[in-house]
Amino acid sequence: MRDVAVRAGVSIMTVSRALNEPGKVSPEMREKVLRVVREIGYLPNHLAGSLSSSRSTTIGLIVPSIDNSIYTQTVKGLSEVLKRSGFQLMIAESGYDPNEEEELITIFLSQRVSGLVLHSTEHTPQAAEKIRKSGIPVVENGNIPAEPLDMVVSFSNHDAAYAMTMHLGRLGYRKIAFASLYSVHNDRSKDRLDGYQAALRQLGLDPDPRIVLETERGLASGAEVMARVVQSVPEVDALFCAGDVLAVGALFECQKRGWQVPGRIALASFDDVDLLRHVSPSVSTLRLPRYDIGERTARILLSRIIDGAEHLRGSVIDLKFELIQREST
Amino acid sequence: MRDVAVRAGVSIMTVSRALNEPGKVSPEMREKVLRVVREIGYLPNHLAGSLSSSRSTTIGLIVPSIDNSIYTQTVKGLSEVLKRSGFQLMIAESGYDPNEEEELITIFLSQRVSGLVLHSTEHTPQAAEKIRKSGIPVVENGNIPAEPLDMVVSFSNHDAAYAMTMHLGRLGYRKIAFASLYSVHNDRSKDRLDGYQAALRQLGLDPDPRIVLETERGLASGAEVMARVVQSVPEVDALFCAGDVLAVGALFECQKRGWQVPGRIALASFDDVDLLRHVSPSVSTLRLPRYDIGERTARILLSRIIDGAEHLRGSVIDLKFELIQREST
DNA sequence: ACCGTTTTTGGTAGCGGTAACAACAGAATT
DNA sequence: AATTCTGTTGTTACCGCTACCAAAAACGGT
Repeated sequence: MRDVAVRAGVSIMTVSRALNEPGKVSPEMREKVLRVVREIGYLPNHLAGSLSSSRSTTIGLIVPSIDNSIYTQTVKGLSEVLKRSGFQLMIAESGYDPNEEEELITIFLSQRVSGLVLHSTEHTPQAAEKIRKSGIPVVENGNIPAEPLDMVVSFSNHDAAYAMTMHLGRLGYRKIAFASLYSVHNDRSKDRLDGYQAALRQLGLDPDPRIVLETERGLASGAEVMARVVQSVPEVDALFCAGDVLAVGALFECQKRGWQVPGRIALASFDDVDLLRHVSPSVSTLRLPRYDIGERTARILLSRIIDGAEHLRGSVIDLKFELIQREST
Repeated sequence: MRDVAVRAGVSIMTVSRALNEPGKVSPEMREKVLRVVREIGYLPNHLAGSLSSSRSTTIGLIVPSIDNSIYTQTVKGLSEVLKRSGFQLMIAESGYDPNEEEELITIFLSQRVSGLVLHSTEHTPQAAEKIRKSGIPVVENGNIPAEPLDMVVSFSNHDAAYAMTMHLGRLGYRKIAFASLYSVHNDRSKDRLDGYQAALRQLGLDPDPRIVLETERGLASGAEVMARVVQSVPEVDALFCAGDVLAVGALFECQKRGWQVPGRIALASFDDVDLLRHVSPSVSTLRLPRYDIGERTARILLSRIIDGAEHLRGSVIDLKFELIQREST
């Protein structure tokens, strides 16, 4: 930048202003500076700028696992909005481990991110304390927690699972099995289970621990769950797969075994993967606002950072989900 | 940091060293400093550190589109290796547009990333020039380009498409259709097409433009391509879907129409999505080393950055792919 | 005890920008 | 014509850390 200043015969401040506050510099000066900038291919050092102004244009995002299709839409929404305002996204994965998450938060704070997005809503007390102390805005967006750190943009896992279970109940299914991902350190799974159980109570159905299962992600798990539940508890008439691609695996298993869906057993899923619409029978599911969550998260974060909209502190935005009834139920 | 120094009764340099080069400080001093650090919850300012040392721990990654399942494995590989060395990942998407990519490169260089990973291998001349000038190591990893910018870690799209087409030919298929994603600004698609055509020549089969199609991503596109090609050119006996999830859509279409696979038409895919193994019939495909690409990319980048391994400049690492024969061919 | 060597600690000058204020025009006001 | 105002440019002091070199302390051998 000094080079530019010298070659343009102006002060360093004028260069800085020509680049960052063009309005505060006369058109001739601006032109002169910008010409030199292009000539020597000068690239501003954003690090120095951030240090000096104590403002950064980096947002930190922590997801449990990057290779999970459900996050990609959210990341896309985030990324697109942030890019428009010149913000960058730093992404890290916590592996569903709050201690790992805390460490990543520490690193991000060290990098002086100007905002933080956390998918998980389970944090160590130290993590919460560090964030509070740093004063930067945070959005949690995997669930709606009882005690948010700051802002929340999400749908309610509890309500969604409740809605789908009620739907199955109303359709006349009486022995509704439930499969989710492991709920250790995964409050989304916990809330889905709670929602399912609340709906059973509402429907006057007896809970049966034999048909409530936890498993890992993947098609194979879904297949395995379906086989297990039908064989161990033959009177089961519906399976609600509240987890990543489990439903597709479960459906394949039925096709393989020749179990009619929904004749022998109904099948419902949690996330609206494109696939569920195209398989046969098409699978009833919940359309969750994954992209919108990213978009709204970015917007509210930017309001706080750029406009200093302090009144948004603690906002909880509950985005709607949609129940999609298809052939499988 | 000054606060820490004062409260510990040592110089600022000692604090800096206790934190970053613990070996160069006596155990007592180190302990004293670290205690104060914990007491007041001091968080080093990584920005200032990077500026001062002109070393950063940030790697920039540019992918065409974040919401594409094929990248997630690569990102995971990258992320896991980088994390172990304390490096952060900044991710941005170019939307398959080289100009957009150039802009992102500029931003990343401004942020003083210490390395760059580009999925695309098509760049504007200005982008190439900026990268060259910056002197930072770069890895391209979506394809093996004729003229790499610097290092390459990838498989060869050409060779993979060639291998699969040859495989179909050897199995006796004679009218092999080919579907890929649009090849404008997508050299991966172009190379796949080239590989397909090279194989046809090798097999002594006549190319037929009516059965070479380009489409967009998605199940629906795959279904549409399958329907179109079978109806317009009934003598077609195989379809090679060299693009994201097209094959699954194509298979569903066959199931819906009652076309036997591979009886009526054989089906081959390009990427080993988990799904392809579980559908019926299971689909032949190419297993591409997506995760390994990320891992190797990170490793080679770190060698350059940390160890200054200049002899690696320009390395081209061609990772193997694997052809998986299943029921559909 | 002495001197050269090694280890540990401290002082200072940046890294490349921005904030805050000072200085100086020319325009507007009285 | 003197005064105030407004808009543009320049000066200086940091932002929080590390590199580099100097100083002090500890060590080892004679």
